[in-house]
Order: sequence, then structure tokens, then C-alpha cells
Amino acid sequence: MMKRRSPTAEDVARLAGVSRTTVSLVLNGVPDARISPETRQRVLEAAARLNYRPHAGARHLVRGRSEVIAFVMRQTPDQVFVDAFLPEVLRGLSDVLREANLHLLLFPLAPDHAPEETTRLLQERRVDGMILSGPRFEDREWLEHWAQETPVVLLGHLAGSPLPSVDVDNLQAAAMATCHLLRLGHRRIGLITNAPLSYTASYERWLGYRWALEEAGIPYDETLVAFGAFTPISGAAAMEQLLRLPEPPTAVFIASDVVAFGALQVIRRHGLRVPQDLALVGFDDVPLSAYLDPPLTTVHLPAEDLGREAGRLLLQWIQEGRPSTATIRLATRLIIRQSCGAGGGT
Amino acid sequence: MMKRRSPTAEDVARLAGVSRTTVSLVLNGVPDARISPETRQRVLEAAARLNYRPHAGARHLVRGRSEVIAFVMRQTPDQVFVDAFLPEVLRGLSDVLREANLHLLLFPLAPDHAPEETTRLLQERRVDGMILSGPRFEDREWLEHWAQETPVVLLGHLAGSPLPSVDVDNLQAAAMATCHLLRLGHRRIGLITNAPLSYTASYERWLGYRWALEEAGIPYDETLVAFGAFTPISGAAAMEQLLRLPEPPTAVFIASDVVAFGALQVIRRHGLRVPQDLALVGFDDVPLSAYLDPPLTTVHLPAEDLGREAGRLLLQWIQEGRPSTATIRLATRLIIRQSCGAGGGT
DNA sequence: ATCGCTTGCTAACACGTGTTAGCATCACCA
DNA sequence: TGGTGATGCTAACACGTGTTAGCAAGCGAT
Repeated sequence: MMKRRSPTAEDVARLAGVSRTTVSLVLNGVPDARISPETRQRVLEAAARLNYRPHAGARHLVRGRSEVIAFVMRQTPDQVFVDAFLPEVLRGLSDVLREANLHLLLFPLAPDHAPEETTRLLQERRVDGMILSGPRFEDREWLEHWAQETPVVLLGHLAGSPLPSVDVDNLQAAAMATCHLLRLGHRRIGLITNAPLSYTASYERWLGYRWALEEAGIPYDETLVAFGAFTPISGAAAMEQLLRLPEPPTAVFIASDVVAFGALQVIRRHGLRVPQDLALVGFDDVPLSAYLDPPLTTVHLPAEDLGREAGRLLLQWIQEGRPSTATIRLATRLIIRQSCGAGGGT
Repeated sequence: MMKRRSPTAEDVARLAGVSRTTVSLVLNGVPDARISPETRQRVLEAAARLNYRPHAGARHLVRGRSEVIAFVMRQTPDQVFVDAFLPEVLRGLSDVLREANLHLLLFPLAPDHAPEETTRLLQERRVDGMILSGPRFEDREWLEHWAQETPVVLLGHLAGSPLPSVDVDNLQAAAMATCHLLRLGHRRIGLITNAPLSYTASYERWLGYRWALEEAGIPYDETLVAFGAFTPISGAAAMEQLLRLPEPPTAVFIASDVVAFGALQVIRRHGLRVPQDLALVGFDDVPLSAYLDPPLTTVHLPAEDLGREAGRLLLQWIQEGRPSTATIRLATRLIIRQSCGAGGGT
């Protein structure tokens, strides 16, 4: 099994009886190159016969483009949640990249923050751009610094950052969910957050909840708000807290499906029925929440679209220059199932 | 905002007052290079001051290694299932790669098979190796061809392929699950497959089920076997079929949690209780199956380990040459919750 | 003083490609 | 015949790095 090296443009040139320059001109389809039809044909045939492909490294070196972009993921405490959407986001993103002939480098950040690790990608010019998923406040500094040399798009929200970003319209979504419960006649509606309010998404959903209540003329009651933190266990604790109230809510908006799973267990343990005794609306539309008992009414998070839009934004920056601070807020849909009492069954 | 080019080794050399060769020798720590301590120090300082990193493309070109490996995913009909484990697999894999200073290129194959797309990665020498997840029979040809020039590791099983591969020991796992139900006193145990038997994993789990029954001296009853196909809906249909039997099973081993979700819905609709009326054991330990009602007893699929082992195998091939047909079969654990009747509650 | 050996460094080549400047050849027109 | 332009192709440089061969200086031994 001889270890033969792969064919180069030189080999193609030799086989076609022309110079390497001609090969390059033909294969790259240089517009104002004067090549006779016969020569062009000979080159194409030779290239096809040898199964020639230009060496990615050489191309990268001379063109200054690696044709690769990075998807950088912050590891959040909230791994289960992030995980549920990663595949969808990646699917949307890679669809866009495929069309542009770009490749996708996946770069999970170590939990112990290491900004240096990320900047290495950029300094080595290994990627032409990057999407940062789940940016943190402490990222702002180096992010701004590098964005002057390399395209960066944020997936998620970073307060006050001029970088282009894609995120869900959390406020609108939370308001929509709460309104749905109001419309069903509930007046005493609880909230279980998906995370501490220091997380932007959590804060915005809280705001949406408040806004909807206010709009309906219902005073904000602090005791009806319990704080979840990513996990089902936290949801269980939060729900316990709400059920212990002298006058418990008749409906709860839980700003995360995963947190809702824990809450649902507690509700069952208390012998309560959903939605008859307690109506629920979740958030995220995690792939399996349709198969809970009862199927969970929830806000669908358009993960695939998030990936796609982030890709589009990055592509635009790479190809046409930095866009003037584009911020895309994707709308959500309310998926009505049976946990809210408006659905088809029981 | 001047677009200044990033510093090169030449710049470092100039600043340190040495030749570019010396810079290279120092920074790469060439073992038998004779460099005086003072010079070494000057070079290191200059490099640090300029924040110098070697250009990935240039390195790739001259060294013949891109320091990137590809994770190629076949898009299966079974997307929900695959998605549930992708993040874990990637986490295990990238942990291994990080230690070896390799990067991860994610390459989802378009559903309409395009072997050419994959080989392009290799022909362009864009990656030093590749992990193919979910290999199909039709991949055998080009796979064997390319494996002579580039390291390839399979994640999943490909009948009769000499390539190193990592997979779960499905037979042992299914036997373990079935044995558990036998030990609980069940004699009439049904099976709902995760896919048609033409899928290796499905076939092996079926074999494990049969083996356990045989070992217990229970004749194989064809009518107790129903075929699921990836989705909850298929699980619902399969369960309907079993419940319509004149003498339905008292326990069912469902070879996929996701399929089990649908089955569980049907069981509820029939007014049956789990595990009292019907005991269940699932397969995969999908992240959220602990939060079903009742929590699902299931076989834990060590996704993170799968990724890690595949990475190790690939690394070994890249660094020490092709291993002599290593096939790693990872063991599984039975996670006993409450759907089988052996758990703590009810 | 000359040889040989070690130490510390550098010149020069190779990697495979994209691209610019320029060289022949030929046709056409004056 | 000599000039002008287009046509078809190629030589040569650049990209930034790793690496081999080799050069100069110093030093001890013969």
C-alpha cells in the first residue's frame, strides 16, 4: 500500500500539457482570462481524471481565507436546556453555510472561562468569522477588540453591545403566554422563572409576564413569583413554594419546559390535576414536551431559525462588510396543547 | 480603523534581533536545537509582546496536517433520537480533542446522500481524520477506499467492516433489560423495537430480548413483538397492537425511550396503570425520561463515553498508525426507576 | 599552529496555491 | 513592410511557516 501523495495542480498541468498558471485560471474560472476552448477542455479533463482538488491549506495561505467559521459555545450551568436546542441550531446554521461553501468548526468553551482559547482561533486565522452562543457580560471586552479584525455574531443577547446579534423576542413571547392564561379566565397567575433574573432571557420573560398582567389591570403580586434555575429540581422546589401559599395560583407560567418537568412532578405528588386544578404554560417547546402527561402548552423557540439567521448575518459581514449593528429578534409561536385547558382533550 | 495584518514570525525575528529560523526553533521547542538561554528569552519576549501566533494555513501547508478532524453525521430518519445524544457525544469527543490540540469540524451530510461531499473534505486535506456517525451499508465502498489515506473511525456498527469502530453492546443491554423484567416475575414480556430489524442496533436488541427469554426457558412468541420506527407515533401504534391481543403482555421492553413516550400515551388512554397493570423498560436514557410519569426505567446509553472513545481511537490512528481493527463495545447500565415496578415508589 | 569538535546561529529550500506582469504569436490595417 | 492590438499562454513572485544543510566562532588537544 504505497503512500502516494495527492495530486497537485502541477500534476494536472503536466497531464494537460500546459502551465500550472493555466490550470489555476481555468479551474477558478477567472473571468478575464483568455483561454482557448480546447485548452480549457484539456485542463478540465485532466483535473477530472486525477480527481484533483486544491489543497485547503495552500489556498488558505494565499487567499487569506480559511473558508471555515467557528461556532463557539459557552458552557452554561443550564446544560440540559442548551443541549436540547444545539442540534436544531446547528442544522439551521449548517444549511446556510453549505450554500456558501463554508465549513463549521465547533468550539465548546471550557467551563472555567478561558478567553485566550477563543482568541487563539482568531489569531491563528483558523476561522473567517465566529458565532458566539450565549455571550456573557465578561466577554464584552475581548469581543469588541476582536470584532475589529474578524466578523463576530452573537447568538443571544449582550446588553449594549454594538455587535450584530440574533435572539428570541422573550418579552413578547412571555406576554403572549401570560395573555393566553388570562384569556382562559385566570386571574391569579403564578410565574416560575427559568433562571435568576441576572440572566437577560430570564429578566425579559419576567418583564413580559408583568406587562401582560398590568395590561389586564391585575396588580403584580410578588408572592406569586418563584425562581427556577435551569433544572427540573429547581422547578420542583419553586412549585412547592407556590403550592404552599395560603391562596395558591390557579395557573402558572413556567419560563422553561425543563423546569416545568420538575414542577409537574410536584403537582402530581400533591394529587392535583392539570389543567383542571392548575393550568400550565411552558417555554421553549423542548422536543419531548409534546409527550408529557398532559402534553405541555408552551412557547415554541425557533431554534433552527436562530441558527439560520445567525449564519446569514455572519455571511453578510464576511461578504459585504460589517452591517450597521443589526439586531434580529425572532418571533415565537404559542403551541397550544392540553396543559392549559384550552386544548382538545380533557 | 486601519486594517493591519497580524504579526508574522518575521516580525518577531526583527524585534528580537535574530533570524526567522531561530524564532521557529525556539517557539516549536525543537529538541536538538542549540540556542543560548538569552536568545531564547529574547525570542519568547518578542513573541509575547507581539501576541504572535503562527498562521494555521501556513502550518497546515508545510506540515501536512490541518490539526482538524471531522465529525460526519448521516441524517437519519430518526432525527429526534440522534439529536438527543449529539450534544453529549460531542462533549466527550471535544474533551479528548482539546487535550491533543485538535479542532472539530462538524459536517452534517445532506439527506440525499452525497458521498462526493464527504470525500471533498479529505481530498482537500482539510481534515486529518474523520469520525463517521451512523454509517450505512452503502458507505462501505468509498469508506474503505479513503481509509487507506486518511484515518476513519466509525461511530455505530457497519457489518463486516475492518475499520475501527465504537458502539454500544446492544445485545447485552437488551438481555439485561429483559432479564430485569423476568426477575420481577413477568413471564409474558412483549417487545417494541426501536426500528425495523434491518437496522443493526434494532436487530441486536431483538436478539438480546430473545436470548434472555430462551435462557429463562420461555418460548419466543412472535405475536408479542411489535415494530416501532424511531418516533413516538410509531410507538403508539405498536402498543395499540399489543394491547389488542387476546392475552396482552404484563410487561414490555421498548427498545427506545422516544418510542416509549408514544406507547405510554396509549397505555394511559386505555386506562391502564404503569407499572401495576403493565411494566415498562425503555432504552437510551434520553435526558428527560427521568421526568415522565412514572419515571422510566431504562438502559443508559453512555453517549459521552461513545464520543470520547471514538476520539481516542482516531487519535491513536493519527499518532501511532492504523490500529489492527479495534472494535470497542461499550457496556450499559440499567437505570431502575419506577416504570418497571422495582423502583422506590407506588 | 593546525586539526577537530562543539556551540549558536542563519541561508535557503519546500509546501501548493492565487495572481500580476509580460512574452510570443498572429491578424489586421495603413 | 511596419505598426497596432488582440489572443493565448507562462514565468515569477507572494503567502507564512518548518526544516535541513552549513557557516563562523570558540576552544581544547595534538
